[in-house]
Amino acid sequence: MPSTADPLAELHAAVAAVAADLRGSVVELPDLGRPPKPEFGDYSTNAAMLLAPELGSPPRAVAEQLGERLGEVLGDRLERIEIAGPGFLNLFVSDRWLRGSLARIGEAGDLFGSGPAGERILVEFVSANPTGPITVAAARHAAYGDSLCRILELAGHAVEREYYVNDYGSQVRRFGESLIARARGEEPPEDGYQGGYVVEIAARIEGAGAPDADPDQVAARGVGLILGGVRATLERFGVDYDRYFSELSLHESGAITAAIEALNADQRVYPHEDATWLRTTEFGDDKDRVLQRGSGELTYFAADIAYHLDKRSRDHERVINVWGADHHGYIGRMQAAWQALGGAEGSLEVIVMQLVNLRDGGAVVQMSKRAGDIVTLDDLLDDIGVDAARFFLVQRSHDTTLDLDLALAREQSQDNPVYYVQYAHARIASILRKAGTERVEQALAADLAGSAEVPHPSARTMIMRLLAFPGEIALAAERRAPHRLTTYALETAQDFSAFYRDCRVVGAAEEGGDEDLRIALSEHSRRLLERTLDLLGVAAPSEM
RNA sequence: GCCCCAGUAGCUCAGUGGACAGAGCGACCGCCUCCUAAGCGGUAGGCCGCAGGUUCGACUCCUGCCUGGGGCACCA
Repeated sequence: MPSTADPLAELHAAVAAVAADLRGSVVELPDLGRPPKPEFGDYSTNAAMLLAPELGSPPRAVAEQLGERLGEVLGDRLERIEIAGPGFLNLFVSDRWLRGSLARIGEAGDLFGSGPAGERILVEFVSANPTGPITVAAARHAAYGDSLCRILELAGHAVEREYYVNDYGSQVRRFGESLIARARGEEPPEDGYQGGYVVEIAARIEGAGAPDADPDQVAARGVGLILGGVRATLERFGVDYDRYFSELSLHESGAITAAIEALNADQRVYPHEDATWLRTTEFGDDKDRVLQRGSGELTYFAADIAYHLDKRSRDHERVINVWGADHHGYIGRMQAAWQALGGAEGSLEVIVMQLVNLRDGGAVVQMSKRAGDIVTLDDLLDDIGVDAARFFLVQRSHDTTLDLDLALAREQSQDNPVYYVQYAHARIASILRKAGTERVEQALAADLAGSAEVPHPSARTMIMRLLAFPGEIALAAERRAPHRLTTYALETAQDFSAFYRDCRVVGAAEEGGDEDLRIALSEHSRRLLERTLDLLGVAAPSEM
């Protein structure tokens, strides 16, 4: 149950209660949604069709009974109820209910859409290697992860954002060697880092080219410089972390060997051919995995286990890892390790992000690792700006490959969905400016439910769009699907455009309308659009 | 060979059991004495990859197949 005012949820609950009452027991929650056509009413429910098999009566007969009861329960909240098609109940809500609901959106303020107290959740995302700048692929993770966190917070969860820094291991060593080579004016090793940024970083490290340069020290300095850049870029992108967690620190503190010993004490570990193995097959993995190599070196997996043991120790009810598609093969062993560490099955969620293709007009921009071919997040932001980048990168479901058309994103005009939404916000702001602050305050305090306005169909649609906000937040949070909100923002902008076309706001009285109601509707539309955009990390300008 | 993701309008994609499948871009036609035309209205364009199955009802769930992408380390 929602903890704050949510008129639509109350309507939904009433339908569910009447259905359960008729059945005599709890039933599958019936749907209550917007029907495909206006003739089918404002809201429609499949409750009768769900109940029909249970009651052994034809759906339309059940609908008859349900409709009658619903009419009694909802009283003047409904204009009328119709039975249609295979047994849908189509609800036509009263204007009074709509106006009253609009007033309640105002009363709820920023609590409108917020959920009841939920879980304590740790979300780890991006965690790109600190051996190069943030790429466009990682930028998708950043946009997704950060929006997801914002949505989860609004939905009622307590969220912490974390970035795991892989500042240890062979890649860091190769990075150090590449830095030294560049500092000496040489080409990096065959398996080293070729990017031009390596030259710049090398130049900033004192003594990197000296004959006695220590690769580890140079690498550490390099990682530090890269990480500084990464943090600056993410900040520019609007993404803030609660914590950057160092892999190196796990090695230095002995946390990894401690984790292995703990697993060993639980009989999860065994030696084989000089190496130390974790029995991950016990928890559904395809094969057992190495923790410590024959050479004595600890594997990346071992460090990750220590990291997740640390996560477990921090009192979260749920841990979410956002990983790239190329790590999918790693999920089985991590889930197994999680359970070996005592984590409840299902309390670790791994979300796999698919890849990003860049396109410029028609051609796909190739992104190889060769120098200059990498498109960094900074390049992208220089090109299309933060708002377009965040909107486009989060617009598609995380499990589908994303094509980002730079030509479209760059277009600061009519064809660009980001600007379409921002324009709608600016337009509303302009109307409200025209009304004046005092007038807006007055309108917000007016008795909207008692207003005599018969809302235009466009205004009704707009109010119902706003009423859908809490449900959209709950769904986006539940399904870990921030992209749903880009659609919601577009629909809200579209609906407002229709209202704007059909109804004069300032000076509504001239056409027999209620200016208070229309100003209140405009302000609440603007506010929810602003809040939706904020969840996406996109600015809501007052003028364009 | 095995595992994951996808296949919906010319293009990019929404739509995780309900009514005649939607949006943006692209194409075509129209609309500024009026709170922002960065806007609005309309037209054209679909064997929802294929074949079975479950269901009162399937783009949606199940099975098989086809196509594209990603992955199957004592790398990280």
